[in-house]
Amino acid sequence: MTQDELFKVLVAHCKEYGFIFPSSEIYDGLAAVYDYGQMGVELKNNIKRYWWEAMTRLNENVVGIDSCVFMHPKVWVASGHVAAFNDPLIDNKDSKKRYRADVLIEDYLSKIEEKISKEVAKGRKKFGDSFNEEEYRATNPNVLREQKKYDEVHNRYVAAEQANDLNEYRQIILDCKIVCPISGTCNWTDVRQFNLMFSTQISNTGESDDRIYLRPETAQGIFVDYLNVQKTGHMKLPFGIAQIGKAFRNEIVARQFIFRMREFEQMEMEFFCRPGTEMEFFEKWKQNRMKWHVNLGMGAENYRFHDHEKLAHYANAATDIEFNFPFGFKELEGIHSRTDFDLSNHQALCGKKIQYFDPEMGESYVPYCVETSIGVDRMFLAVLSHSYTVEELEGGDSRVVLKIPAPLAPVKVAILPLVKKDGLPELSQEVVNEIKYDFAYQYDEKDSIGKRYRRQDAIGTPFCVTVDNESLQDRCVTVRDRDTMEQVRIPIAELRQHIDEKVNMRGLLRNL
RNA sequence: GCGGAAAUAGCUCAGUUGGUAGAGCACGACCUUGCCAAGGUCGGGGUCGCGAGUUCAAGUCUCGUUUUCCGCUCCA
Repeated sequence: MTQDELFKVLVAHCKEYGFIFPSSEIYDGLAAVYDYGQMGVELKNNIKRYWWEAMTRLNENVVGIDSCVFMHPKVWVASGHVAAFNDPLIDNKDSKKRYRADVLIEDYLSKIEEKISKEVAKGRKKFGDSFNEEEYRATNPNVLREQKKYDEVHNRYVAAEQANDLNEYRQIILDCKIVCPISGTCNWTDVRQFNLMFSTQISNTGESDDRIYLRPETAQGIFVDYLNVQKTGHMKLPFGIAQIGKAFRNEIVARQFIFRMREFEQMEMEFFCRPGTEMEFFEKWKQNRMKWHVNLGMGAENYRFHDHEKLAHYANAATDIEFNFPFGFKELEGIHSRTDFDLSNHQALCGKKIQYFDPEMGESYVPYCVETSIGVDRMFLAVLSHSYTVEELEGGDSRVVLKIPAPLAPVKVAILPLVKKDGLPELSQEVVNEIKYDFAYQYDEKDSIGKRYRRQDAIGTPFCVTVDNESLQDRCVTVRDRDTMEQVRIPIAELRQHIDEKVNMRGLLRNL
């Protein structure tokens, strides 16, 4: 099976076994929106729990919050999202290539600048020491002509940018005969604006613009609550604030199943520290986060760091943890050193002092910040795509088994009476009562035992417990292991402990 | 958003030059078997993605539209 086929089969498997459904499927679905089904929600919750407990319980100085999707509109001005999440885009109809209209014009302008510099360089060569650049620029006809052209376009461009006039962008491109570098033609579509933030409005505010955004990241909720947490929690630097929550981005193209969705869930932690110490913590969290991943046992070779060379405007260091998805190594988690960009901007815009008094330094400052940010849905996809296994069995048979790390498995144990009579269902019910307060379980008495094993394999249940006629006498049951298919006979009284050893999250956390 | 391909039962798919819709698996009931998906009998389920058009007649031809997949593009 190729990786591409594997991906398709995985998507089908997700739907068939209740992990993930297309949203609103009875109405033909909604692009790039998916729902988690009865199995999916369990797996997803377990992933979130593993992260939450690793963050907030294993790190004394990390606490959690849960902030709202709705936030004051100024939050997104301070964060830079209002300015940076608006790209005017234009397509060339011949090459089918898409460009940012503003970048096309800017490239054009810098080409003119280049021409002018070349002319000036010519003059410098010609006149040597007696060269007066200012005078040359003011008199040379070639320079004057180019400069005039530059000024005209530049003025129009700036005006269009300020007025947010998309038609004017296009007109500039047409007037300047800016062509597509691929097709070489000037056959452009209209300029369209894609705001990556969704917006809605809050009624009855009395404001003329009552528009508010759905958050495109959860991090800002942490920054705006920083002061409250620091003060009420008596937090001393360095410390971190963790949060799990939904975020929304109106992606131009949202594809690859749940890898890029319009509504998605993030697990973010912002770690605040003294300026100058951020690289130390950046390194620390890089290692910490990688350990969290590898600890799941899905193979260290399937993860790698990808350091950013080109940094976002707020960062002074950034790396991704990439996972080997069926469609290649792709970003799973980002670790960014965000400096004091966010807190400083909020401080400037809200007018309140967001600072920390450092008793050792004897001064106040805006803390620096290291962020770890992982997509829950991507993590889900990583676990699922790695777990999906097709095994050849003796006799030419095969089975599909999800080898999900046991503590994350949606169902921990299945209780299966060998036959649906002779009091076995009744005894099975006793077994259910024995374990149901500790583990997610399924009871199944339909079809042959082999079929039921396969069904449990397909959803990744680590243990199947069968109750047979002997059980009525010796009060023992057979426990079958998902991965090895081996069976052991144990007393019902010891069942809970036997299962617990392998499936509890405690063990996973203890290894960190 | 552009280009290409696809859409028929819960799933995988047949369906001829246009002539009233099929299989396997799955599902429900009963019987049978009982440790790795395969027994028997009976049964339920589809306005063929949606909307127009051509035609005596459209799953099939034409146009539009929605969704999905692939490529481009974008990705804080």
